[in-house]
Amino acid sequence: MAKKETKQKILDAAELLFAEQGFSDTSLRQITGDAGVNLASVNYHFGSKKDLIKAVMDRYLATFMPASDTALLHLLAQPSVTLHQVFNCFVAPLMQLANIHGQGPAIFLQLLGRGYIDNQGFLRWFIVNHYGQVLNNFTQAIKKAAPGLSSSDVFWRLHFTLGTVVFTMASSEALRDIAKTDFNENIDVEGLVRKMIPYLASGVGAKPIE
Amino acid sequence: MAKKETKQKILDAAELLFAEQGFSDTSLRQITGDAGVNLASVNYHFGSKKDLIKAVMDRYLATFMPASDTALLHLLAQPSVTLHQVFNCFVAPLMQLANIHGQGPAIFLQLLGRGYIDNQGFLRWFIVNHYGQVLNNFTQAIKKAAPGLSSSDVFWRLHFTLGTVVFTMASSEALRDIAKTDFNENIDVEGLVRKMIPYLASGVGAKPIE
DNA sequence: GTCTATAATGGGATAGAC
DNA sequence: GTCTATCCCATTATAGAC
Repeated sequence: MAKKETKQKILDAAELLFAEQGFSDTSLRQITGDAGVNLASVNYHFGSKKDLIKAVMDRYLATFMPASDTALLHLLAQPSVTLHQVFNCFVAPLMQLANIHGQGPAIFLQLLGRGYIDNQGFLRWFIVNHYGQVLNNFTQAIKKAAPGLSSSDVFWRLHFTLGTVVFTMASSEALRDIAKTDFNENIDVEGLVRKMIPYLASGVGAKPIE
Repeated sequence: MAKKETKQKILDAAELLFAEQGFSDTSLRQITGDAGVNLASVNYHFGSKKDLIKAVMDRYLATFMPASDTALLHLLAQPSVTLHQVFNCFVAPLMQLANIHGQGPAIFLQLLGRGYIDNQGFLRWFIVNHYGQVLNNFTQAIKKAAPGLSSSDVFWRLHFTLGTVVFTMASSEALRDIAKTDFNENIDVEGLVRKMIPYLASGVGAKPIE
């Protein structure tokens, strides 16, 4: 029982620090210090720092990916589809991550961005190998909503979209602070995600260069 | 004379490693090893690792920013403006960075993304304080091209755009490899930038949620 | 300006008592 | 399962001979 508690405390502290500072800039001493547990417990429970990173990521991926996949499959069964509907498939699964942690949605997207950029792409490998089918369904849905796009266009625009989302979320705290100061605008993560959707849908649906 | 050579060799080696691996994951030993110079020379010439990072960034910013500003000011003097024109202001200044290094355009954007995400925002501070006027003119141009957008919308969409660009460039090598394998598509950095512009222009110009 | 050698620090991981 | 103590390694930075 104390075992489970310690594991949870480590995961909770680690995800916050990883999201804020990145993986390399976060030490096990910081994590265990914040979590109030012993330094050696990370290696006891997770084996290594790298395995801890994977565990932190998978806690989110394991709930986010299946939920998104269900929504995408449901949408693909419809006779016609819009890009807004495609992107909306991810909103509820994302918001549902608040059950894992109050700031779960923001943390997850930050971690996703870190993992994609930081390391030698080991996270990209992990996602493609474990959740590749979700990406396929996402691509299918985009093609159905925007039949004029070539496969190559869809590929590129998916990555443009990923960039928009993860980069914005990685700096979301600072950006929301600025928005509050400069525009007197209080916006939460869900509001920010909804603000992105028209941008993403319009970008993905743009007429490509010939 | 040997002084200048060493400084250059360090900068050339450092920017490649920083762009590929990030700042924290690149050691001075790697840099001096690749550059073929002595370990201690970094501190002699630059003072510290942090100052080296700033020097690497500023070599690019010092040519990119004024050139972009000139193009933006020229555009702002026109009677009417489109979003495509606004984004095109950055293409020539970006491509011109090939004079600094063959892969200069890609390296610069990768560094920009790293600096924006990696550290405690010191790069954001640096850019805003040294090149804030360019950002202002960029904002002005967007507002002129898309008068329906509120200041807040412009603010957010600028950051969405920045995210798209730097994230794509940070993973551009891997993505271009995939495009070659899966779609038999040979694309260089300039081609990729031009592929992004319709996406960005359409995203920025999208009708915002009310 | 350049080099060797080394200081000073902080990192991940582990052995072994409890 | 947990803790202390420690090992071993890599890092940045610097002192001092050349």
